[in-house]
Amino acid sequence: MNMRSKSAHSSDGRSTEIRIRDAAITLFAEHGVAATSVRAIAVAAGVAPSLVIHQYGSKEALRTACDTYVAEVLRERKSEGMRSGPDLDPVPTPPEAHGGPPVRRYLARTLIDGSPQVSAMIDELVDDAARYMAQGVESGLLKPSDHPYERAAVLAIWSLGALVLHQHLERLTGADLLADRDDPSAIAAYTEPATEMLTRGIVNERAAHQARTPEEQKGKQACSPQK
Amino acid sequence: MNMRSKSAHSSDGRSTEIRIRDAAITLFAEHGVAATSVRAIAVAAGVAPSLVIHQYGSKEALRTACDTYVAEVLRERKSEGMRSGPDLDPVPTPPEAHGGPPVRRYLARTLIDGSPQVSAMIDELVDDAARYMAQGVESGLLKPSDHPYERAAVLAIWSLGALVLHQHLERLTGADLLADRDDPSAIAAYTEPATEMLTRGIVNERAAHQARTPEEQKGKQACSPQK
DNA sequence: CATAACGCTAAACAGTTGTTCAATAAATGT
DNA sequence: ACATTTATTGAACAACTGTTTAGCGTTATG
Repeated sequence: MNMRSKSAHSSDGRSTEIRIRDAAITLFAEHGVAATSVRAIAVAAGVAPSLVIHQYGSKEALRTACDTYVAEVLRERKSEGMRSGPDLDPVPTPPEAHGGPPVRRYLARTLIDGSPQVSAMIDELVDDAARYMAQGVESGLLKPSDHPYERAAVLAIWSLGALVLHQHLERLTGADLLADRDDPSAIAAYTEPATEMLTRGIVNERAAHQARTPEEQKGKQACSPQK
Repeated sequence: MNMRSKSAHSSDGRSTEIRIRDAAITLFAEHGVAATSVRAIAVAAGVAPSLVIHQYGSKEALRTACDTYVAEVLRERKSEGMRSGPDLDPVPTPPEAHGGPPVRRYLARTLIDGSPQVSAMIDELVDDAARYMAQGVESGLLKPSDHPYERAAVLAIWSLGALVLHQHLERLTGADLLADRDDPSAIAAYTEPATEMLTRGIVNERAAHQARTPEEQKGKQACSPQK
């Protein structure tokens, strides 16, 4: 009669179907999709293995449901954060602090498996970033670029890549991008050199003409500094 | 009697043991470690599944051997490339062009699984990069940093992250970092905005004080532009 | 030539995988 | 109250997993 006429609920408020999906996201995020068995998901959700398949059709379908949900959550967070002005970091603010499944960790794990849902979400992320950066250029905050879209794409890839390699970044610098970010100084070891490079740059312009920039060493044609 | 008294060889010059390892690297790189079965490796190497285990002890040991080999190859390429002067790109030049197994692709796949061998290699990569960048600062080519080591680490993570996310980068920009790089213009869509950002920066210094930089929006304390 | 060692395989092992099926328990609609 | 769907389970399936064991054929050595 009410909105949740179907779906049994245990002591937890979430329905069984959602509990299974959240358990799957958690395990997929931790060990990867291939290394996670349906049975392990069932145990984590407190449910029979057969129910996992019965609810979602197959393990692959469950994975797709996880992808769709994660993309959806991050989209929401993104549009929430947009009110407080444009943000150069394309990955939305920490979601799991609110009690939900580890969405960021899931993204970090499954970015290389390349699902259509996650890929589409990344495309949107980059489009948004490109739009905001165009605004920034117009308002004089950002410098113009010879390749505005590609610049936004590379910047987004760098941010996402740092998220994917969070384990190495933490070992190297101590900054854990997947930690609950109530304390911003916890990732200062990442953000400080990052902002430093993106504002001041790393190459001295004056000396840039006598020595080639990194990738150009490998034989690229000249790259004019300004259009 | 001669150096290779043991080890049978097929029409291919490589010994069976090496053929197995190369097949494993190729399949691990393509589908990931967990999703690759010992039998699939055996078929690819033209060998019985039992031999794969017999030679390496276990699948995990084989994986370790792959990690060790890949780290070794990349170390060699790195020291080769060092003769032509320091390079800001920490990932050594294309190896599989020489006919060997897809080392770069393997690295891109297994960077998130975190083996001790690969992690150690990354640490060395960053140490090298930090050293070279310190040289660059001394020679006036590079700007000094408030956090020289962290800057090298973040730069390396960005490069490696772009490699890991090569599939998305290619979809977004058309630049395929895993393609055989005989033609440098194939990755120009990545290198051009990248060098642009790292030389000119993206934020206008003049306006940088009235509006916060990306990560600082989330509540970090002030970050002095120069020490 | 006999004997040992080696590279390699076929067959089988026990365990796990995703999935199916029939049956039970619970909730819903009438 | 009954009938009907729905939620959930336990057991079983066939296929696949990494690994083991015994033995083959070849090669080298005594």
